[in-house]
Amino acid sequence: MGDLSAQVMLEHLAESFADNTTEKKEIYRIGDLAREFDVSLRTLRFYEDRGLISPQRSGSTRLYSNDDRKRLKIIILAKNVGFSLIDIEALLNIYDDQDNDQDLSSLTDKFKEQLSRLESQKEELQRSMDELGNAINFIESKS
Amino acid sequence: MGDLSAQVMLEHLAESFADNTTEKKEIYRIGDLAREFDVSLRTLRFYEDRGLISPQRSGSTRLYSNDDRKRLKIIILAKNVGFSLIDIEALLNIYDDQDNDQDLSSLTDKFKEQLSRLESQKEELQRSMDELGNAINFIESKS
DNA sequence: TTGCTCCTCACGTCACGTGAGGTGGC
DNA sequence: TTGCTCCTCACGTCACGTGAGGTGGC
Repeated sequence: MGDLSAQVMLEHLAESFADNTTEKKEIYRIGDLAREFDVSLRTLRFYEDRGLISPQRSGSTRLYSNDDRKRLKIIILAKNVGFSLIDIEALLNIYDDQDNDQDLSSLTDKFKEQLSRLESQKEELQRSMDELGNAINFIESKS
Repeated sequence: MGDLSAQVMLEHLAESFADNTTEKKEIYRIGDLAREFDVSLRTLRFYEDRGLISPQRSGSTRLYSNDDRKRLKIIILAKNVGFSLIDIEALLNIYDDQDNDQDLSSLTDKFKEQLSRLESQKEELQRSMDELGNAINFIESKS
């Protein structure tokens, strides 16, 4: 029907992408999220360094809210389809931007661009595989 | 017919891989080879740092022989099918090892291992592409 | 003198990995 | 006291990119 916001859209995509086996809590520690999304503690700290996510602190210990977890889900989705952290920053800016009508189309654009990058990579990979296959066949024909 | 040595084999593969449009010389400078193989000067110097190739010097200027050029051809072939520099070092050890009967089979093994690595990468890539494709379709169905 | 090609440091990039050394609550 | 989980530096990795500053022969 009507248009959805980029925010709702990204959350939906991240939700249907990640398997939701983990119990819901109000507050997560870094180890909880690292386990759920199968990344290292270092990775989560690095994303914070890069300004992608900013959990609360209790003393020095990071405390992630449910919103932080949603945000991380989007980050992980984007990472898994090959976006760079710079790209992910841009996606999160769209996510955070509440009232820009252009958001949804710029979101589709970014996804399409990424898809075409992956297509190029796949062609490159295929060329390498063909080359290797030929080499293997040649060696085996001679031995 | 009879077995070929790993050395002859690698040279043949590198030869049929690279297009041989460049005129033959006795001695090449770094810029000649960089142009021929479409890599940067830095790349060739880096390969030397890593011990993959060791051209002569005239003063400080590098002078590559025809053997150096053959060697580089093998390096570039291996690089283009995705071997790491560590792997390439191992391939060059086989290339340099004159009289080991196991060479040819260990060569095939390395090629097959690399092919299976590329196959895994391709599956990963395909999963990412599917995910992106689904996302794009979903967004477009809602807008 | 001007261009061109070559040279050697040496820091930067990308997304983290990997210790070292230490803290806090059960 | 022992474990577990958390923390902050800070250097390492991979394959080079990118200047800075300088040399050598036409």
